[in-house]
Formats: sequence, C-alpha cells, structure tokens
Amino acid sequence: MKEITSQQQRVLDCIQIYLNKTGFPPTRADICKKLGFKSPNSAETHLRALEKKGFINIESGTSRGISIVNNENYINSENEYPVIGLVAAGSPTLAEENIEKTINCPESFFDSSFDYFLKVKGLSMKNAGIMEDDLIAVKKTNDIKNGDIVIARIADEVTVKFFNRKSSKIVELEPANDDFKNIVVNLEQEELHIEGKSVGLLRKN
Amino acid sequence: MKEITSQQQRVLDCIQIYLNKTGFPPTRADICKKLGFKSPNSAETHLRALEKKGFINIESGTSRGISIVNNENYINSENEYPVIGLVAAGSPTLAEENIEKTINCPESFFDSSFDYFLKVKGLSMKNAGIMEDDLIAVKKTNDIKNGDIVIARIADEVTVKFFNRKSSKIVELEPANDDFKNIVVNLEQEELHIEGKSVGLLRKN
DNA sequence: TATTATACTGTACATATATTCAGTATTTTT
DNA sequence: AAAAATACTGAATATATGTACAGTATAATA
Repeated sequence: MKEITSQQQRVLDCIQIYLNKTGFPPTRADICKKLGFKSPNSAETHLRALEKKGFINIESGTSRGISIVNNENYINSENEYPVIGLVAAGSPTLAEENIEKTINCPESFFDSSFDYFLKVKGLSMKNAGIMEDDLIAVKKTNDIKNGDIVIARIADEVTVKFFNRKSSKIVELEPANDDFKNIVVNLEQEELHIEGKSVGLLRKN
Repeated sequence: MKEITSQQQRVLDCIQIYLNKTGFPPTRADICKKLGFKSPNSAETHLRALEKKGFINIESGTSRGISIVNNENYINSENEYPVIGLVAAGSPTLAEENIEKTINCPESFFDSSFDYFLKVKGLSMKNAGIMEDDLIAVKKTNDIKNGDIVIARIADEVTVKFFNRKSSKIVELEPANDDFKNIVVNLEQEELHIEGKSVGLLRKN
C-alpha cells in the first residue's frame, strides 16, 4: 500500500468520522463541506487517489458507494435464494418459472450448495415426507444417482420424483404415493431434462 | 419498542446484510431487488414502519440515509440455533437435552420466531411429512391451538404430535401414522407439559 | 362496522449525487 | 526539463435515488 498524503488522510478520517456519526458514508459534497473544499471535484480526486492506493473502495455509479478497506474479515456467506412455484407436482404440469419471493439463507445451509427453492404442489411425494407447499432446495446438477429426488422435465411438464435408471434407454420416475403411477421414460422417444436434484427441504407452518 | 412483523424483520435483516457486504446501506431499489419486491414503495413503507417502531433511523432526502438503531435486542439478523436430539418419537421416550450441533439461520427464517431445532426420531408423524432425522423448528410457547404440531412431554417422555383438546380435562395427542395410537391425556391424572410447537421444518438430504 | 396497520404494484418527478470536462498552480518524480 | 502526482475552483450533466400519489387487498383492531 502506497503512502498516504496528509490531505488524503484528512479525507479518509472525514469518511470514518462521518460513518461513525451517521452510519453511512458521505457524498462528495459532504466531504467538501466538512473539509472546506468548494468543488465536489476536490473530494472526487482525493477519493480516486485513496482508491488507487487501496485505502477505500468506490462503487461506481453508486451514491455514497464508499467503503473503507478493512484489513480483515467479512464472514459473509448470506444469500437471497429465489422461491419458484411448481404449479402441480401430482400429475406433472407446466412449471411457472416465476420467482414468488426470496429467502435469506446461508450458503452452507444444506449439506450441498443449492440454487433455488421449488415450491411443491400436489402430494405425489407424500411418503417421502414432501407435502404441498414445501420448499425443496434444488441444486442444478446432472450428477444423479438412483434413488435421488430429482426435478425432472419432460417437454414443459415439471415434476418431482425419485430417479431410477432401468437401462441405458429407460428411466423411471417414481412417486412416493400409491395413488400415483411410475412415469416410464424411453430416452429414445422422449427427451428427459433433469433440472436438478433435491438437497434439502424447508417447511413453514 | 413495538413488535416487528416477519416481513419487517426480513427488511431489517436485508439492510444489515447489505451493510456487512458493502459497507453502506441499501437504496429502496436494492431492498426490492434482494427481497423480490417490484415497487420501490414496498421498501419505502417497510422502512417507514421500521422507523416508526424505532428499529432504524432515516435521514430524509438523503440517499442511503438508513442507519440501524443500536440496541441490545438486535444483535444481528443471524443466529446459531441449537439442534436437540429427540431419541425416539415413535413411542415417546426420554429426550436427550443435548445440543448436537448448531445451525446458522436468520431470525426471520420461519414465519414465526423459534428457539431451537428438534431432531426427529421415528415415524409417528409420517403422514404430516415429518420423517426420521428431520429438524423441527420449535418455538417455546403455550399459545397452542387444536391442530398445532406440539412438542409435548409427559413425565420425562417427549413426543411430537398433533394437539387436540377434547375438553377442559382431556387432551389428545394424535400421531400422523396409522401404526400409532392416539395418546389420551387426562390432565387431572397426568401432567402434560407443552415444550413448544412446530413453526417449521428443515430436512437435509 | 369503520378504521388502522400491513403488504404490496406501478407511475412519476424533483433532487441528490456521481462524474466528466476545462482550467490553474505547486510539488514530486523520472 | 518533462511528466506525473497533488491540490484545488467552477460549471455542466446524466442518472441514481427518495418520495409522493394512486391504486388493490387482507388482517387486525377499535
């Protein structure tokens, strides 16, 4: 890290003091007011210099987008995961690829990483403990083993089922409910898309 | 300080997370993007409500002029919740009040706040989609309605069941599995402790 | 029953703000 | 001696942003 000048130090201090006082960073104009500059460009050039020397980060195009570079730790592995609605999982139908809402959840929440939550409709996986409106944590992957719970798509019909490869050509998608039948897919005749597999489940009640 | 709603908690969490990540507060649009709102006014009204309740300060006319009010209650949005093992939920037996591990989870994760995760043994609640090793989010409360899934204790036997008050003296604890029978509790003869109720469920697979 | 609080979408607009360009001047580095 | 960095003023502008206004809908409260 390059050497800081006394004026740049004043600007850096000013940012820190402003942050302590208000909880958010100053604008260029705020810095000018505090340090007696008459042009916002005075602050701007100092900020650029501080950024170049590694004392701060500036988020371009963002108001008050100044952050003081702190030597260490951001323990931040938080993310907003989208919740996508599956219209009917009983007899599989069209999936609405609409984000209903998002859920904040640590990245390491399930044993494996995942990409989104799928809201289940229907009871075809009832005996696997997957009920209506449950949220399945879906990981987009093609690494599927027999017995995995997969989110499968045939044409534009999406369904949640157990995966079971019978042969190189035949895959069976098995429900966990006696009221539903196995879906036998002949890969030579139909195209089977595996959207992903379940790595966890979330229920709010 | 007034009570915060779950949506307001999500907004508050969002602000804290954004602050941790960037070093400055989010705009209304940032909050909308993170939480899936489509109108900046959604964020605005939540912010006004949070300000009114004393959780944040808003500097009027100031971009990103949000600061979280420093209070003891609100440490962080995230918390480590203990996972407690329930030895056998089939025929209810002793509960090991040992913390197996902890899980990091936002406070606002379920629709209601909760106190710990209970790891389920047995399949007595199978038809309610509660399977072996599932984690039930338990809220310690005595505010129980018929149909709630409760964590009940009779003497030192703990079990998860549907709650059903039959009369002032009789409570039935109902399993969700035909292989199990109802537990009829005569409150005049036996002491029934309600440890809490289920407000959510978490499964890792 | 009326009212308030909550929880949103959607549009619009004034202004807060970042940022560029054009200068001037001094100091430091190459 | 030339180039680059520092340290400013001043004006201009595109856009980032707060915020008001107009709706819709549901739940809680008085």
